Amino acid sequence: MWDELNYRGLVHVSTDAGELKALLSGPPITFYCGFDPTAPSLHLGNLVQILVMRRLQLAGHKPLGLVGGSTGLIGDPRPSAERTLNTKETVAEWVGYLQGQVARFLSFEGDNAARMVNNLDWTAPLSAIDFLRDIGKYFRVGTMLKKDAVSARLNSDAGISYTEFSYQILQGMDFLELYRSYGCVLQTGGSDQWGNLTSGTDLIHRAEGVSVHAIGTPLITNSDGTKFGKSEGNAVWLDPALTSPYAFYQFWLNTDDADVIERLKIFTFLSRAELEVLERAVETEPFRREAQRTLAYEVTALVHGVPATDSAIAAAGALFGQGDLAALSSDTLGAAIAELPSFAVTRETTITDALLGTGLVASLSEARRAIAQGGVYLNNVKVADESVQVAGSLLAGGFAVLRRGKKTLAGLTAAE
RNA sequence: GGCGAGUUACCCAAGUGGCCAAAGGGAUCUGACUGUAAAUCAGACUGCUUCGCAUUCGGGGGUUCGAAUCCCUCACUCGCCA
Repeated sequence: MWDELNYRGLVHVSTDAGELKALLSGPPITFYCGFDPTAPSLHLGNLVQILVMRRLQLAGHKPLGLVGGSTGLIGDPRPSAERTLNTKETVAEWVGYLQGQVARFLSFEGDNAARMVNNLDWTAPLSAIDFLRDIGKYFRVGTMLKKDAVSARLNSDAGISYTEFSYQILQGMDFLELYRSYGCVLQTGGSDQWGNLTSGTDLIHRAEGVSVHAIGTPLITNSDGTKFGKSEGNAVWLDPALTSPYAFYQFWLNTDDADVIERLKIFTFLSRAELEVLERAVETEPFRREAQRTLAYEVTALVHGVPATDSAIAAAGALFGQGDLAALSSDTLGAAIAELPSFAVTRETTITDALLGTGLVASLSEARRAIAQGGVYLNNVKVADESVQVAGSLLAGGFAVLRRGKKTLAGLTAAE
């Protein structure tokens, strides 16, 4: 299992490699990974962690999925700036959403059934005095200041609040609590979390005199230097209400050749042999994008299920096909448009209104600019006049396809 | 608590009374080339009833014909001292 994680490039930093290798190939252990509710849904960065948990569970180990009801209230220090605190009600609501998302990837049956935990359960009852006496004594300020997350902020002109400075203690406490309650001996997380991971292993060492382990996965980056997990400048979410399965599939399909194999290793469960075949395909016939297609299919199916993935592919086929959109049946067209953001148009709706209504542009000015630049297409026909009404262009079933640029699509439907 | 420095568009960052809707870089968007790829080149990037008008340079108030630029005040951030 240890070798498998390394092959997939999932280990960036870790505690003693020899011990971890023995631990992971021995009898089942209990491990945990935490997710903080900073948004109503998890995103692709979190998916890496979820899949690591799934891999470890498939290898026989017992996962504890932690959603940070308390740490989410405090805020993990980001390198750039202080976080804005969310209300307790909001965080509590998000905890529920995240638990559901994490749970979908784990099995809650059998000998190594997963379990969901919330750190608010053991943090909330703790008084400030007990916290400072029982936990605070184990932490040295010098060590805490040296953590990357903290020192980066101290060196920036944003500074850091006492609240965020304390975050590492809370996360350390989680590991200790899970060690005591469930015998948890391994924590996984992003390598940017390394400081917080070791805060836990150090605490357990001091409090219990026991060595436990941590694995930090690499931060996923695009080879062209842009941020991974952003599409159209927006995050790619796991919640289908925030990122449709269609958009999700498209995101993966557009993966750079230089990144696709690495992505397959991290985000799919394909075997080594299958991966090698795809690697050759990228080299010899990249234009077929076989690796990208496989990646998009596998990940979308994993996250949204096979039926949703099939409709996303069918929709893409209909909308990107070279053929005439007018030749499609209203059923096919309607199903494809259902995957896109859409907008109901009336007789008076102009092309600029439609662009704004579908969210393809943020303002009327932007709509005009897009048209002037030749970047707007209605049913695959370039739009030149910003004042045309769109009702006349509706196809079978009262649908029309509005496109901005090469691949940003939206659907129009007839009102009433 | 005292003193000093700072707060400019998504991010970084110039600008210190009119030539500023505000240099430059990044990100983003569009076009060309392509494979719904990358790289490259070109254009765009506050809003609107778009040859013009309106609203921006932390908030509020003031000086001036005219302010991102000067003054007052409030908020926040950083640093030094206590």
